Amino acid sequence: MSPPPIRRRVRPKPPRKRGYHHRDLRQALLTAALQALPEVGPERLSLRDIARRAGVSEAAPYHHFADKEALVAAVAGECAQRLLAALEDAVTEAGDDQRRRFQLTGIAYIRFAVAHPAHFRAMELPGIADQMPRDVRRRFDAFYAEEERRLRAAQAEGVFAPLPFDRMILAATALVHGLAHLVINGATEAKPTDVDHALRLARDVTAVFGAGLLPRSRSPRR
Amino acid sequence: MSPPPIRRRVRPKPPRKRGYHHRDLRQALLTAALQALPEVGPERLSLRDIARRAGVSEAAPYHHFADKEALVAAVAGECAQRLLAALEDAVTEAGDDQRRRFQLTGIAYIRFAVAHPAHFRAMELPGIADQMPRDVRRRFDAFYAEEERRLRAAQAEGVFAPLPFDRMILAATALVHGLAHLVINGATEAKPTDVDHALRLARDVTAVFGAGLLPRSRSPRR
DNA sequence: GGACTATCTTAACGATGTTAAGATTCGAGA
DNA sequence: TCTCGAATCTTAACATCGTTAAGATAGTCC
Repeated sequence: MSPPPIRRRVRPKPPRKRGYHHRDLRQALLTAALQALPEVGPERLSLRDIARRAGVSEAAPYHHFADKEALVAAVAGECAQRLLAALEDAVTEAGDDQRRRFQLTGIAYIRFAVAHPAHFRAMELPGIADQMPRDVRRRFDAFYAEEERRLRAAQAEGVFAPLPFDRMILAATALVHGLAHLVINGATEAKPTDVDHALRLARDVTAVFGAGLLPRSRSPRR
Repeated sequence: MSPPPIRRRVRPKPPRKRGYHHRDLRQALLTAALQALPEVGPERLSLRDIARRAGVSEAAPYHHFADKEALVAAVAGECAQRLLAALEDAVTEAGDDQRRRFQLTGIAYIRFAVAHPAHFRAMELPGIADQMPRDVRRRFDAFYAEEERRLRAAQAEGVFAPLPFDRMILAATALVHGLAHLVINGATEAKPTDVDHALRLARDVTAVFGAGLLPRSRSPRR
């Protein structure tokens, strides 16, 4: 695949800084990994490379993480926190118009994926989602629970059509998740890095979907 | 990650069959890879393992593929052909009711992903989509072109609401692609391997979406 | 200050992708 | 049919990776 590109017989071996003890290697490894993540991509993350970036020997990480997967899971946890923060920003900015709030959440999800594709895909590495930190999972669940509560109430008030709730949510989640993937993988007309174009697509697509959620007895818009 | 699980100092080294020349190693490697694919997962595919399965030395594949990525791309091409065949079966079975045809295509996509998750994910390996065989791409494009033609015609006849066509297609693609991912990754209530449950979800979700595509002036169903 | 323990390094193992060099076989031209 | 170049395959090696064992270093607690 890529291990020996061209260069051979080279050993940079950067000099060890700071004394024998690092005092906070765990955090240093995480930040090094988060720095490496967008450079090499989530599937090409290397334990040894991360250790080198942190200026430490290749076996040092094992005193802070059980194995590479545990480190990557911690990285993915940080990514999830950032995604969650983006979603929380979106809903607070959106306010109480539940239709607008619903759409802006989806757009924020797509925006995060396009702006930080490596961080986004890191959360989907095989066998990683289950190992994410508990508190991140809890905060995520709490966020979803709150939004779900608001959506149910809005539907009860006639803001959304009386479709089966779970299916509606699943459809919206799938729509947004799928568009994020399509854009990132270059399967759309938009360049994978063109955030503005991606946001335009996100707005249009969520609008198409949202139109189907309007109650039948009302006018199509507003 | 996983390279040295427990077993150490073992070298099975299965005996070489057939003479020095294999006469059709390229195909043998492809079938070996396609057999290994569901067993180990697309990201854990190993060139050496594939060579071993084909009963050949570890360097032999390089006489038929430029590198591992080229082999994997060929495998992904075969996966794409199978997916295309599933979609073609779906549309021929669906007949000319364009609404039904549209939904059944999406369901077939999800069914393929859930029934063959490894094959499905193989097509999304980083940097693989661009290297797929030309003829597979052409056949895929032809399929999409034909379906798009029919959909446009149906929309002109009032079968679908007068939404912006490209956005509607993109939304549908994203919806189906996203649901496939959610189910495969275990992000839904369904077990990732429960094909029947997944199909139920697919039917419901595409129905929710399809309801939004109905023209406003008609009755909600039919 | 001395022992204990956490932390870090060095060195090694097996695995992987890849390449160079040599062995074997095929096939076309004499 | 013989021969010889090219295609095909093997062996051996290299660099890199994840991981572990054993030893060095440095904080901490009595």
